[in-house]
Amino acid sequence: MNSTVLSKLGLAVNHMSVDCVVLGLAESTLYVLLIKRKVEEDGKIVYDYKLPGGLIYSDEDLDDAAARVLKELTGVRNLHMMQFKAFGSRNRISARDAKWLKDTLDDNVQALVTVGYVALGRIGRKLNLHNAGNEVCWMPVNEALKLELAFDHNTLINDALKAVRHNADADPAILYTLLPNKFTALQLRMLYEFVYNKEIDVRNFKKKMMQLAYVEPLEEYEQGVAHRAARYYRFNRVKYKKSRRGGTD
Amino acid sequence: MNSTVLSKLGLAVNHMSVDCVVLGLAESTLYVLLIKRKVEEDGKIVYDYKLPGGLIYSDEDLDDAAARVLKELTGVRNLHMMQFKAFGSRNRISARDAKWLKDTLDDNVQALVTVGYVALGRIGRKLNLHNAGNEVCWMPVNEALKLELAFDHNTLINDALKAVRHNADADPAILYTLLPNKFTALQLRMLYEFVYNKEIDVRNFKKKMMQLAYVEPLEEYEQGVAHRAARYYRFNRVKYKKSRRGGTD
DNA sequence: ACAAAAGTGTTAACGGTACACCCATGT
DNA sequence: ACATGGGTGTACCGTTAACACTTTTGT
Repeated sequence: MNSTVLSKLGLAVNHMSVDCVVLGLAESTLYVLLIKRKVEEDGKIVYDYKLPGGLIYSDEDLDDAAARVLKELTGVRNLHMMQFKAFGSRNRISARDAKWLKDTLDDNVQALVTVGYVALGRIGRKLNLHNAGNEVCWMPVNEALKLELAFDHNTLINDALKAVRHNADADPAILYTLLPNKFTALQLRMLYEFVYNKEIDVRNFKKKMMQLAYVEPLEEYEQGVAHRAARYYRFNRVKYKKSRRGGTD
Repeated sequence: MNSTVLSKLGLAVNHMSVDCVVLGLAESTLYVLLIKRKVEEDGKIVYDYKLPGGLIYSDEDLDDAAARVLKELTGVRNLHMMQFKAFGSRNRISARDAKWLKDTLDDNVQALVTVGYVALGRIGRKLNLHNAGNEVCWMPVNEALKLELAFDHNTLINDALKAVRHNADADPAILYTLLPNKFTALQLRMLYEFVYNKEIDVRNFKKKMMQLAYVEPLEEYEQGVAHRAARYYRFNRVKYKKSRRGGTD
C-alpha cells in the first residue's frame, strides 16, 4: 500500500503540519498562545516553547486541520483562522527538534513542511491548560520573540504579525475579534496603534471611528473607575458586512 | 526506514507539491503559462490543461522547489516567484486527476497538498515548448478560467490574481517584471488599470509616474507608428530599492 | 486633410494631520 | 482640591479626481 508510494517517490515524501499563531490582547499587551515542551538533552531535562501544531490528515482540508489541531492541543474552538504562509523544511529542524520529533513520533523526521495559520482571539477564553500532558500558556509576544522557540516558530510569529498588519486594512473586521464584545474607544485605539505600529491622535481617531456605522455606541459606561467613565461600543457584524457590499456608508 | 513512519502515522502522510501560476502581459492581455495534459478516459484520449507543478523534495526549501519545477517543466528561469497560498487535498482531485496521477506516479495518490506560487514574466521568453513530452503554452487568463483545468487550478489562478493585486501596492516593483525593458506610458498605465481593475486618468497617471524616480524616461521613441511616437521609459531597480529604504524620494 | 494616439496644467473636493482645553469621577 | 483619564472642534496641507485642447506622424 503506501510503502509502494514511498519506494517510488523516495525523497518526495514529507510530513506536513499546520502551526497556529493565536494572538490575544490584554491590557494593551499582545499575547501569543504557546505550549511548553519538555526535551531531554545531555541527560538533563529542559523546557522550551512551541506553537500549537500538528500533522495534517490526508482526508481533511488545511483549514479543518488547523482548527482540529488547535482544539486538540488547547481546547480553543471557533476561532477564525487565517492561513498566512507555508514554510519549507530546510533549516527548520534543530538537533533538539529532531530529538523531540523522534520521541513524539517515534521515528526520524527529515522534512517537515508546515502551513502557518494565525488567529486573533480573546484572552479570557478558558484553556485546557494541561491538555495531553502539555502546558498551554499565554505569553507576551515581545517576550516570546526573545526566546528561542522550537523549530522556526520565531519566524512564524513574526510572519503572522506581518500578515495581520497586512490584512487589517483589507478587512478590519478581524481586529474586532481581539476585543471583548463591549470595548472602549481607548481599547480600539490601542489595537489600531499596535497594528499600525504608531501613535494615533485621539481626536482624529474618534472622528474616523464615529464614521464607521458598524461601531455602535452603547448606553453603557465603565463603572468604578477613578476618573470619568468611558463609554462602551460594540462591533455590529451585520452592518459591517453591509458596508462591505457597496453600501453608501 | 520510512515505512515505519507510515505505519505509525497512517493517514498523516501526504504528497506535497508546488504549482506555479506564471503570468505574462502582451498587447494588454494577460496570459498564463499552461501545460497540455494527455489523459485516457473511457478508452479515448482527451487533452486538458494544468499549471506547471511538481512534488517537493525533502531536502529543498519551498522557494527552491518552485524554481526547480518551473525550470524543469518549461525551461523558464530566474523569475521572482512569490508564494501566495497553500491548498489542501479535499475536493482537489477528480477521477480524471487520480487517473493521471496514477499514470504519472504509478500509484494511487489520495492526498496532495500544494503550495501555490505566482510569478510575473515577459511573454517573449523562449519556452521549451515540448519539454518532457509536455506542450507548454501561453493562454489568455480569461480563456483559461473558462476551461475546466486540472485539479483546482482554476482556483489557484484566481487566488494568484488576487495575491498580485493585493501585493502590488506594497511592492510595485513586481509589476515591472511584466513589462519589457523599454515600455511606453500607455503600457504602464494599462498594467495599473488591470491590477486595480479600473480606468485611470491619463494626465493624473503621467503626473504620478513622473514623480517616481525609478521610472526613467529614455531618449528613444516608437518607430513607424501611424501617429505621434510614444516615448520609452525603463525601470531602474537600483533607484527603486533606494526609494524603499527611506530615501526622500 | 484627416485619422489616431501622444502629450500636457489647473482647479476643486476630500481626507489626513496637527493641535489644547474642559469634563466627570474617585481619593 | 487634586489627580486621572474621557471627551470634544478647527484650521492647514497634501493627495486625488475631474476635465479639453494641441502636437506629431502616417496614410
